[in-house]
Amino acid sequence: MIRLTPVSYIVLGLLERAGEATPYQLKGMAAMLEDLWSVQHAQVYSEPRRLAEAGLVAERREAGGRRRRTYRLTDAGREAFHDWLRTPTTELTELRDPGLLQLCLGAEPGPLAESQHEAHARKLAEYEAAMAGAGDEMPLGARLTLEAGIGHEREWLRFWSPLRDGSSSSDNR
Amino acid sequence: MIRLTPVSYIVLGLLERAGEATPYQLKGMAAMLEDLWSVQHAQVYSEPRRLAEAGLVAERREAGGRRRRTYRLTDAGREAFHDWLRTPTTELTELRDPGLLQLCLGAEPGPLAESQHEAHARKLAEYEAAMAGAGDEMPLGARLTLEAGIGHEREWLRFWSPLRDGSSSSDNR
DNA sequence: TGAAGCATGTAATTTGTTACATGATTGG
DNA sequence: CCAATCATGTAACAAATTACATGCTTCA
Repeated sequence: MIRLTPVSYIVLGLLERAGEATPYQLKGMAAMLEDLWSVQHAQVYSEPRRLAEAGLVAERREAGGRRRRTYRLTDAGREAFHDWLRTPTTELTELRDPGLLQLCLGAEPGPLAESQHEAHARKLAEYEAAMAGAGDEMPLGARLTLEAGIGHEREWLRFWSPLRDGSSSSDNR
Repeated sequence: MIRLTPVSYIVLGLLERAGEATPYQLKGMAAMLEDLWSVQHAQVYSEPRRLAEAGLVAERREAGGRRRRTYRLTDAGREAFHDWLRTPTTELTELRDPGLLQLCLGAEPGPLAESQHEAHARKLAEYEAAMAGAGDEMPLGARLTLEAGIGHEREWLRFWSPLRDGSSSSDNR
């Protein structure tokens, strides 16, 4: 049996929602996840194939023209996906933050904090705009995820803010 | 010229501190980074070799016995490392959090929040113990990094806490 | 002295990324 | 009708993970 990775579950999950989709369509749907777990262009082509070999998705190929491949879940695939969904992970992720790595390896805090603060502020604004623009049609999971993202960006700002040059110790936050 | 990855800079940075080291010793030093950016056993063997080919580290090999390889920075290596340190990144990392992925793809929030809350509480306790046990000998960068970790764990608790089953909306935090 | 475990390394496999290539569509 | 861009896919490459293999110590 093949090993199912997060990318596998992303593909399975997207296919469940869509009913069926071509790799290109999957790519479009995966855009939603790009800040959380991005999926590479080439991966939306290779991963469904792997899943097809394992019998978790079914592949249908156009007869003529561009011979597009279209995928949909099999029963086994749906089951594998729901098994995963039903089993809460206790796994934590590493931070793997490039800025923090520089800090840890000895970079000057000041300039680094400047750059990082700005980048995180930009990202926060993006998330907040997304949240504001979201009507009630956004599924619960997606909204909560967005809230998590916003919370983390705020945390990053709390962290970097007082480290910036010219930031007095009293003006944190 | 080869491409320098975060792992490359970790190796360069550790070698700068240590003066020189065998892969095994590098592995030991890298333990410090395991929550931030873990480095695989096999990588501390392969990466210094790559760096040696590029002239950024020098390799010396024991004549007899186990023929251990020992590495130290060259001037070019030290320079490459400091160039990187001096150039604050604006790059942000993706969250890539497995629990959040499950949530986003439709998992029941309750049980997931339970698991994640517990895991993050454990990690937070670990960080706090490390902070408490740290004397003044801990370098600034390392201490700040640890503080960032603590901040993020607290943020995760804030996030998951109210989603747990049996958690009323008023008892968040 | 021999079993456990630490130290050291390579190989195989899997994953992820970048680059390349070309077919369809559409708006100017 | 042709240039841009969208859509579709493969191939080559690089990186990371897992598995394997074995030499040295040490202490029961």
